[in-house]
Formats: sequence, structure tokens, C-alpha cells
Amino acid sequence: MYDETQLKIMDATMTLIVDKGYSGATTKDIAKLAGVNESTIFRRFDGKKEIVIAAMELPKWNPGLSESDFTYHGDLEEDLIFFSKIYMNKVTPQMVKVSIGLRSAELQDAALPGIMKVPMVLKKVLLNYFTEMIATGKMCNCDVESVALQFISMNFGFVFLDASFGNKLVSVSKEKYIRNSIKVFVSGICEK
Amino acid sequence: MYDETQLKIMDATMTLIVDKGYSGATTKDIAKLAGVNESTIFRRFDGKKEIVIAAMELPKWNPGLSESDFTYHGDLEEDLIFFSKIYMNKVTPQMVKVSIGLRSAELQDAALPGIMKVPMVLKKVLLNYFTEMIATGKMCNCDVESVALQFISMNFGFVFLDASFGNKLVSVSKEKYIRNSIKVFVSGICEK
DNA sequence: ATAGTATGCAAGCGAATACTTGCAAATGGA
DNA sequence: TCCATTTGCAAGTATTCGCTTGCATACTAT
Repeated sequence: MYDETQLKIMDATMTLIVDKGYSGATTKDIAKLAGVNESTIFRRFDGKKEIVIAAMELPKWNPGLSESDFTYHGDLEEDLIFFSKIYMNKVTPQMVKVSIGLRSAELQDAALPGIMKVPMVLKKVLLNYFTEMIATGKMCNCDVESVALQFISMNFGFVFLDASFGNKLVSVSKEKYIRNSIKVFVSGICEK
Repeated sequence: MYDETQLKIMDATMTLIVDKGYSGATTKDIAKLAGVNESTIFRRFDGKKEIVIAAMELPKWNPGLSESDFTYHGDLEEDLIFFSKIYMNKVTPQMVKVSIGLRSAELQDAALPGIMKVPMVLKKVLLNYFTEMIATGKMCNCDVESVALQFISMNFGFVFLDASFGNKLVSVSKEKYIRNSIKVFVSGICEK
């Protein structure tokens, strides 16, 4: 699909967007980081915007979460820990920074659908899962919309805070956070 | 402190940053939105950057959360609902958009401390609060760092998702979310 | 009335941006 | 060996950016 030159350009572009944003990532910087002449960039891509659009199709720069990633067996704590791990393995701080770096007016329309896909998939999975768990009596009959949103917030919030402030705010490891937060969460949605 | 002209310029600047980001908010646009000539902007401020720095000191563009805002009486559910309401009343979707719009390399050093202040204050308050509640036996003896981070994530995550995706993802009202999520959370950190 | 200040207006500055082009060198397949 | 493709290099383009300046006008306080 893409040759080495194109991959180097895409990687450099996204790397720069991560810490300088879309407008801050100039084509001169991209060329320098990719080890390529600036003119090559425009010979291989139609423009700066198109580099990003192409890169976002690559697994390296796309969380690529799908509903089928979220399998479960019926044990609330075990399943939700698994969901969290899946989520956080794909939605890394780097991914969060990418999606923030892309919030530029010029790109928004092209990038927003891809960014929005991840939470939408997770929400759909969670709605199904919680509805099923309630039906089988494994958790209390509460508002699945709220509970799903709470779970998404718990996980997304952690990743975002970690990506933004790092250990100045987040002094707990990902694994420990998942374990503890899920424990509280599960205990809260189960009738004892 | 500031006259009407300066306030109009600051408001226009921040309004544009909210939906176009720092680099996307040009001084021409700012002048137009403020109903002021572009040259006036530079007669009243030292530069574009300085407008933002000044505006961020204004209550209108600054959450201005302090530890003393978070009062409590010892009832977990009541207190935490109050904390959430305080937080979400100050950290509005608009505030979130501002802080995202400011993630530009040129401004980062000037804006990051102000953005980081809010979660830091909340974390400190929560650590104190949970430690006290554990000491008085009102909640189980769990890792306060994790629990505090979970609470912050629950609240920040909701506001962020709401600000970013609106009702395409968030189909629950703020009030309902607070009520339900806190209920689950409190039930999870209390031994029954 | 006078003087000082704030603003609008128009023109423009230097720098940076995304993007282009012509040419020469290198590469690789036939 | 020949031909086609790709790249580096250097010089450019047009546009936009933040920012400046000179001058005329309006307002305001004394």
C-alpha cells in the first residue's frame, strides 16, 4: 500500500502533531524529521491534510477498536477489567494527544468521525453488556445509559489526565487504577 | 482594571479560541468579532499571547476553583454530589474547550499551570476528604489515590465527552449523571 | 477653548506558511 | 546499456500571519 518514504512522512507528521498540534506541525519540520526533502512530501501526497487522513487509516495511528474486541464470560469484575485493559491498550496517551492535536478547524470535519468512533463503539458494547447482566440478575437494575457513561468516563478520564499531566497528577499505575476502580465500580452496581 | 475595549477584545479572543484553537484565532477575526479595528488590539495589548494571558485571569474564562469551595458535612453521598456539582458548575464544556484550544506550543508554558490547577485542587481536597472518611469509619479502607483519581475521572470525563461529542454520545443530563454515578461510586466505597 | 487620549482607517512590513518547479543525481528493472 | 521512476536541491510562488505606523477624527477633562 505505502512505501517506506510515505510511511516515514506519515510517521513524522503524526509525531509532530502529537506535541505541536496540526498547525504547529510545519511541512519543513515534517521533512526534517522524516529525513526527506520537503518537495518529496508534496510529490507523494496531495497536501498536508491528506497525509493526516492517510495516516489515520494506519493501525499505528488509529485505535481501531471494534465491538468484537470486547468479549466476555459473565463475571462482572473479570469482564470489566478486561474491557478496561482492551480500551487502555488501544487508546494510549499518544492516541489521546493525536486526537487533541487534530482539533483544528481545517481538519475537524475529516478527523472527528474517526475520533468519535472509539467511544461510540465502547458505549454500544457496554449498553448491550449491562442490559444482559441486568436481565440475568448479575447486577442491580439501574440506568444503563448512566452506568455506561460512567464506565467510559472512568477510563477515558484516566487516560486523558495521564496524557495531559502525567505523574504530576496521576500517581497510580494503569494496572493498579484499573484494578481498584473496577472493584469500586462493580461493588457499586451489584446488589449485595 | 480593564476598560470596555479591552474586555471586548479578550472576550472575542477566547470565544474564537474555543472553536478554532489558538492558532486558528487570527487577530483579524478577533478584531472583527470584537467590533474593533485590528490596530486597536495591538495598541491595548502587547501581543496576541498577552491577550490570552490577561483573559485567563478573568473569572469568566477561569474556573477559579479553590479548596475552600468544597465544604462537607460527613455524609458521603451528599458530600460527593455537592463536590460534583461544584466541579461541573465551574468546569463547563466551554472551559474544557478553552483549555484544549490553548494546547499550542507557543502558549503551552504560559497556559498549562492555569489549566492544571483545577484537577490538582480537586485531588488535594479528595485526598483529605477520603482519608478523613476512612479514619471515621464511613468508608472502607481502600487506596485513596486510586479512589480520588476515579472520582476526578468520572467527573472530568463526563464534561469532556459532553464538550467534544455532545448528545451524539452523552444522552444523559448532567444532573441525572451526577445522581446515578455518585450512587454507584458511594455504594462501591462503602462496606455494607 | 485647549490639550491629551483613544480609536478608525489604510497601507504596509518582515516572516512564515503550504505548495511548486526545473534540473541533476541516484536507483533499479528490462 | 537504456529507460523510467524517485529523490535531493535550490529557487521560487502566493498567501497569510502578527504586528506597525501615519494621519484624521472623535471624545473628555480641565
